[in-house]
Amino acid sequence: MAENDYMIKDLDEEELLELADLFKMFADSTRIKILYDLFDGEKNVSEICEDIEMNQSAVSHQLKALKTGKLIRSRRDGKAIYYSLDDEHVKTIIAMGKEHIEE
Amino acid sequence: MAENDYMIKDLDEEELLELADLFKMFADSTRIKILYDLFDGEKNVSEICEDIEMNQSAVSHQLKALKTGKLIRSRRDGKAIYYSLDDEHVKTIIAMGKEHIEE
DNA sequence: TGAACATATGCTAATATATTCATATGAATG
DNA sequence: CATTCATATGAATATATTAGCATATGTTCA
Repeated sequence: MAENDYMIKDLDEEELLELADLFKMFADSTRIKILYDLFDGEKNVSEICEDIEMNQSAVSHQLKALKTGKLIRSRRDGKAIYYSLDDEHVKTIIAMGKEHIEE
Repeated sequence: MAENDYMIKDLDEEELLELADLFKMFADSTRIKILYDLFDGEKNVSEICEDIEMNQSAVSHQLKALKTGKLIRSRRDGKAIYYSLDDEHVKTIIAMGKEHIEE
C-alpha cells in the first residue's frame, strides 16, 4: 500500500469502496426481496418474479447485480436459469438488519 | 396487516423498505468511514473530518443521515458535538461485510 | 428449421443521492 | 455584546440507480 493512501485502521480506501458496494446490494428492496426469497433455496427467474411480484426485466437486472456482487450464483437447466445464494454471510447480514429494525 | 399487502414469509413490505433503508446507511463509503471511525468511541465532528479527510459539510450531512437511521447518537459539549455508535449491530454488520469481501 | 418459451440486455426517463458552497445557528470568551 | 469557533442546513449541481420497454439470445421441441 502506497504511503499516502487514505486508511482507517486496517481498512484501506479500496476495501472501503468494496464494503460500500457490498452493502449497496442490500440497499434496495427488490434485491432484498430476491435474496430473502432465495433463503428457501434455488429458484428460477419465473418463480422469483411470481414470489416477489415484479416483472421479469426488473428481476433480471437485479439478479445480474447480485451475481456481479457474488451474492448469488446461477445454473442453467433447460430453458430455465436457477439462482441460489452464494454466500453464507448473506443470511447473517440480513438477519442482523432485521434485528436492528425490530428493536 | 391488510390482506393484500405484499409479503415474503415473515417480512412485510414495510419492513422490507426499512431493511433496505438500513443497509443504505452502509452503502456509501463516507458513511462507512464515519461508522468505522466511531468504532474507537465517541468523536466530535472536527475529529471525524480529520480522520476521514472529508470536509465539514459533507460529514455533517452524513452524520445527520446516520442519526436519522438511528445508527449513531450525539451529545453537545460546549461548542463541540460528539457522536458515537448507537447500536450494537453496527459493528457486527460491518464485520460480516468485511468477512465477505476478504474471502 | 422455425415457433414458443425463458431469460438477458441496451436504452431511456424518472428518481434518488452525494458533494459543495454559502450561510445560519448556537456556544464560548474577551 | 461582538467575535470567533463548531456545527448544521438549504440550494444547486453532478452523478448514480431503477424500472420498463423493446428486442436479442439461447434452449427445447414439433
